[in-house]
Amino acid sequence: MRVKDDTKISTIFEATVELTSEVGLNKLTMSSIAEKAQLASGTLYIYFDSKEKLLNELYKHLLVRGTLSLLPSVQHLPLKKQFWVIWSNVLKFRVSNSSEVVFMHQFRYSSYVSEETNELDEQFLSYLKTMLNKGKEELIVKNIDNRLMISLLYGYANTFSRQLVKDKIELTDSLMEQSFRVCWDAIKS
Amino acid sequence: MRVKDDTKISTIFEATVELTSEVGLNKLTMSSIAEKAQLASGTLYIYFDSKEKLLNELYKHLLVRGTLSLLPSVQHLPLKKQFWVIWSNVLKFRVSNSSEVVFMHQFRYSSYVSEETNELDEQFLSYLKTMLNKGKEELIVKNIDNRLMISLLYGYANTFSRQLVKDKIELTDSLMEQSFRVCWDAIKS
Amino acid sequence: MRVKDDTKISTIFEATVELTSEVGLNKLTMSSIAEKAQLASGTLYIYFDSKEKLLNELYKHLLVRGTLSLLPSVQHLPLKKQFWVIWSNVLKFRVSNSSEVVFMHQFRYSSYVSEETNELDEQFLSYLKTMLNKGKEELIVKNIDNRLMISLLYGYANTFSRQLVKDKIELTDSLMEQSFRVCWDAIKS
Amino acid sequence: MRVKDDTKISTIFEATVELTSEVGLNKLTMSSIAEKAQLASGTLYIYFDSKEKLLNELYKHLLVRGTLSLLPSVQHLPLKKQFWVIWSNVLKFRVSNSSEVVFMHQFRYSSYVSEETNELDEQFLSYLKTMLNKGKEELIVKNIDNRLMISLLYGYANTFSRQLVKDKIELTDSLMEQSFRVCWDAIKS
DNA sequence: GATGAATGAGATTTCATTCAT
DNA sequence: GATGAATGAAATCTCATTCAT
Repeated sequence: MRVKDDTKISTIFEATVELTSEVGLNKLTMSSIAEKAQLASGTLYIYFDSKEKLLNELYKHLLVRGTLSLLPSVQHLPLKKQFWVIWSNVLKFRVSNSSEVVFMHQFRYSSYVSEETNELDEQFLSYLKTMLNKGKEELIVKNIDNRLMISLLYGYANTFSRQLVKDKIELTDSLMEQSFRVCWDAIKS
Repeated sequence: MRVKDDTKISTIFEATVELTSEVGLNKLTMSSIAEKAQLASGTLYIYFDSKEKLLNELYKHLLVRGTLSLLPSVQHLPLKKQFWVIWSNVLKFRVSNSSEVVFMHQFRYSSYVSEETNELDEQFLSYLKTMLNKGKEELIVKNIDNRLMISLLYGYANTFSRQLVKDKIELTDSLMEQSFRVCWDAIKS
Repeated sequence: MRVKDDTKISTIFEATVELTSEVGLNKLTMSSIAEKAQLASGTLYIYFDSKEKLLNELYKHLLVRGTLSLLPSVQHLPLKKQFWVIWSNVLKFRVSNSSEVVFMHQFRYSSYVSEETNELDEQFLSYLKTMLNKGKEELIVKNIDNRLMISLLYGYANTFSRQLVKDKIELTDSLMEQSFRVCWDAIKS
Repeated sequence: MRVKDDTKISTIFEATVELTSEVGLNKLTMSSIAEKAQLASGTLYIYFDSKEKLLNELYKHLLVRGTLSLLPSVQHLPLKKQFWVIWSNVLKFRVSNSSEVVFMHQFRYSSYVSEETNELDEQFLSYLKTMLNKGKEELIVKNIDNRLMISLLYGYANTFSRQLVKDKIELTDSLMEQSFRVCWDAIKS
């Protein structure tokens, strides 16, 4: 399995993402994915062992592309700057990849999620924790339970970007700054 | 004649909620609900026309019980106090009804949601908007786009309560206060 | 069973007949009959052992009322006159009881028909045969296989009356006479 | 790739026809059709969207095969000859395809019949009307309402062929001629 | 007798997966 | 590898019948 035709995998991923945002994760069938990707349904099984595998692979792919890939490039920056870069990039990614985000959200809370996927999810959180801890040391972040602040950042980004997409609001620089100020006010010391 | 039993609807609702938090909204079948509620599968259809109807009714029921029913009792309070009461109650409700919250979350982003249910959802948001506007007038709330602050409050409450449940953390008074301070800092002027 | 409340049986019969002509014999459910008759579904089972019994009883009832009850009163008449009286009465009955005829027709060729009902059906045919035989003796009826002529009379009456009802044509005296002439021409010697 | 097999539709049609004549249109289930046709039940839905579609397609198929396909070849013949050819062929078809006729009859008066099927049914009737009109012009057919004569021809053919099958009577040339004479006497001028 | 809620077998239909070509 | 017809388990839903009241 795999390394057969990377284009085909992309096609399948795109079809899955589009369909999910159109009809929802329930009602998403392998046949409909195949049809949208202009493939035979059997072909899906050449690239993925099962529906569950396909969805998990897709989720991981999106997670890496939209979030994890961001981290290496910001590690050298000062802390508040790091938050800002991550915040603005996550927001931008989410708004310009809204179908992907719909998929990720619906998938994240479905029972398709495998143990392995769950673990991957922790990586980003763990990075945030490290950042918050450093912030506490530098006395610029509130000295309170990390989980609390992470929930705020995570939930806010999620909900806000979803709303932008739902109401078709353009993500201006001003909106990005305003929204960042709000969450910085929340966690700053 | 056997009398149509009001507790039966509760039994069905409870079974549905429990099952969803156990196996997820996909994999939730009418037969499994019937079995868990110790009813014949046909009986479900006496009380609800279809699976979709059942789920929507349940969601509405939970929404009213967990959020909307709260609003009348706080309207006379000063604004920050209102926020506090709502915040603490929503958190308490969500933590002590974690299965219900799992259901609500999974249902909310499924394609089972009917138009009517969607509208009900707006009621709470609309109340929050009114509160924020009053806060702006009183100069105690930031004069920025409501949607931004609502996303923060909404997303935070969602994510934080989910995390508490997931990690089995007890919701102490101190945790409630800390979490409130964070979000108040975010929106206060 | 029975002799409990004859009004109730009539009500059930009427409801069944109306419903069948509205929605067809398939799609006819015991609950819908009960609803139309403004009874509880359980009540149907006080008067009839099963759906099959109900339908067979109704068919027999209609057969006697619409056809068999006619025969005694014509036996003394001359042959052609007998044919005419039967023809005109059958036609009149069928046109003014079109729902009943729809029921009879759909039921007749369904697999609900019991052995006993089948036998009752033969009674009318057997009377017709006797008439045709007498006609042959009197040399006014073609000397050919009875089954052939019976099919013609039977099928014609059936189809013609159905068409009158379907196209909402009034059954005038002239139409009755014309139609009789046609079938008399067919069988007359 | 397994190739979509044209004979499969025939197999399904045959199974449906046989089953209907065995157990009746009510009691006819998709599973039983599948079993008789030695297919998985899901396979039926590859060829037909629903039970209703299957039955309508089958009816149309039989109608064309048994009646409509006959018409082109007789158009050049003199009128009485046309009647004769149609009569004898319809009779022969119906007797040697008795199961098909049972299906057609039960289906025709069920509520499965779609609007489209209804229209197809009119084609044959409309051809008969044209023939009768020509017959009137040539002064060889009674100058009376067509519907009356059509009912006779149609109802007679139906009923007579059903009786032949039911009583297992062989359709001899003599029987065919006798039966034709009867109906010709009915409509001739 | 009358009611109608409850039952559960069974109907139609869907869909992840397999497999012959 | 690619195809899509075929599979059949399982889902949703229906309905004749029963039975507690």
